[in-house]
Amino acid sequence: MKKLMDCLTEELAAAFEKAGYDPALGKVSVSSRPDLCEYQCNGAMAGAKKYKKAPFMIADEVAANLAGTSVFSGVEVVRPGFINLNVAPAFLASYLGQMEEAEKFGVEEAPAPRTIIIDYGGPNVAKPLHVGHLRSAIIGESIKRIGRYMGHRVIGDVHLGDWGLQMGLIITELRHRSPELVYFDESYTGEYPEEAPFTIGELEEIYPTASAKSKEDEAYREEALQATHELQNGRRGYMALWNQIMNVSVTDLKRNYEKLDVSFDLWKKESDAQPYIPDMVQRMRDEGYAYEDQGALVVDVKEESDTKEIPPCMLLKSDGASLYTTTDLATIVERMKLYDPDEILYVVDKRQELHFEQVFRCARKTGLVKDTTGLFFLGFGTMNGKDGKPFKTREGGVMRLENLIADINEEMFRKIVANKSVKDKDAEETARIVGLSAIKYGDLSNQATKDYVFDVDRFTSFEGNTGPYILYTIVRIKSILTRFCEEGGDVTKGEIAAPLNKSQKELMLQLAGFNSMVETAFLEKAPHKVCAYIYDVANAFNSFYHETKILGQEDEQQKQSLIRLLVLTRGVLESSIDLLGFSAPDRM
RNA sequence: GUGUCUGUAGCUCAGCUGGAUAGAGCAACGGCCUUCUAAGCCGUGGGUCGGGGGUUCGAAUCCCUUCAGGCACGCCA
Repeated sequence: MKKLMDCLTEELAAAFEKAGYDPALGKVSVSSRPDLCEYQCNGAMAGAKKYKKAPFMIADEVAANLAGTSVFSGVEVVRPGFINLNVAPAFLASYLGQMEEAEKFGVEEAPAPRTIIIDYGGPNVAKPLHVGHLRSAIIGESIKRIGRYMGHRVIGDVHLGDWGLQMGLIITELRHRSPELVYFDESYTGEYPEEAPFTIGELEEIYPTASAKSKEDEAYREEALQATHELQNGRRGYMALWNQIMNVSVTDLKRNYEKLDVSFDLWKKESDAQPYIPDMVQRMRDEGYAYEDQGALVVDVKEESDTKEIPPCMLLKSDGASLYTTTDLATIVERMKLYDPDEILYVVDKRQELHFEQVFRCARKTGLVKDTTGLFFLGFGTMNGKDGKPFKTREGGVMRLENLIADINEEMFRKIVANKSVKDKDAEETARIVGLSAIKYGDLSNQATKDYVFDVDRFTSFEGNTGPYILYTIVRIKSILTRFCEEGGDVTKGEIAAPLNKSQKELMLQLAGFNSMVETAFLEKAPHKVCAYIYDVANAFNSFYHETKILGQEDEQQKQSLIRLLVLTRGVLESSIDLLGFSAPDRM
């Protein structure tokens, strides 16, 4: 369905052309002066130089050509050469009517759907999810949903970190603790036990301990490196142990992502890419891309346009072991082979930008991807505490994601119970839903690339630009519709009529912008634009709600029209929050 | 050091493909509930858009410069 803005622009473009000017000047935008008009066109000023004519003269001619239009109810030329526009109420009503009929409220699916792999999550096995994993999960999930809404084939991959030194560290620490385990007996040829020799809790303690030791004890670190190498070479006992670590860890990770309503299509991991490494490296050698430098095998990725020195991409360390760059490249090989994506998008901490720049260049240079394959990096900023420094627990430790969620839910529960509008048995579930909206909306309403302050009090507040406020608005709408139905009303009857008042028109204009917003949010990979839109719609609705009697409306046809408008508003809002990855309760 | 990002109201943030008087929320202050959820609505006060140049009819937005802060810069991931 054509975007409202495009409908308006077409009118203006035709008017410019009819007056003998470039139709491209007819671009319409939302008014920067809502007190004066709803939309504006600045084309007359832009064209003044080209046509050597005063802007207001051009504007006058254009305005004259719009005299008979049914699209606008007001066209006014102001001072330097602004063309101020108001949309005709009847036109707006019919536009919303089409929106109701259309699939996805008028969002047009991509004519040529693309296969897009989104790499988000990136947790390491054996390590609990902490606040650092929150952004990737939330942002990636949202972009996945927006992409799908646009009709693309989006594949979410968690891309577990299961293959680096961390595994060697865990194995080493386990060996120190329980050297008698069969996993460490190289002469053992039998089956390994089914049950893991540790719990998730123990695993989570083992890794940090080992990591700390390796930083102080050189011999310990050597041992871990050796274990990593042996694991990578397929030592039986280590492989078995690795399998155990994976099972225990993945079960726990899935449970935690579920709490966030974040789901992945693929639970691929770094180790899956390992089989692709030897051939890939060999080919890079054979084709002359890779060469030895200071004992390591590297590929140059410098480009002439660089403003700084880009270090070469390292494939193999001087000891012959692969490293994360190698794995990321091999993962690209694997993805191309298995899924042949048109795009791969990495939603990763922005501090890794240089690394991915190197990987992308190397992949392109050595032909791992097609010329047309898009490789994109969406780097997100750090989640800080109120003090502006990286978010920590009160004690100064790393905040586990699980605890953060629990804290928020508890706070939400307290507020909901205090408000007493929900029966106690529902309060817990409602707290969970509202709490999730607080976390996700709080995060997503900021630009992804920037650092932001995670303020529990602010995010869980029901006032202002917060998730709970949005949900409250939706709940209000639902509540009216429920009552309407209880009174025997039929929400499918009637049609949206021209607005009764200004606040209703404002709401209608906001709703009409849905398709345009989704398109922009996808194009710019910008969930915060969805948030801004939702907030505008919610505000518009609340103003409208305040001054318009709905159920008390005497004119039956008008009442039915308002009900239709509410249904549409609810639909648009619920679709929008779904794009962000959360939902609304029925009551709160 | 090099590169890169950021700097907008007391606080947290939008706006950045140049347009009219720079917007929200929180905090402060003042109104509005016998009426569809007041977790709401309406209003008031609060800004040399870090500083300085430049381009332009017009700059928070583009260019240069400068200050302050974050981050990254080959054998960890």
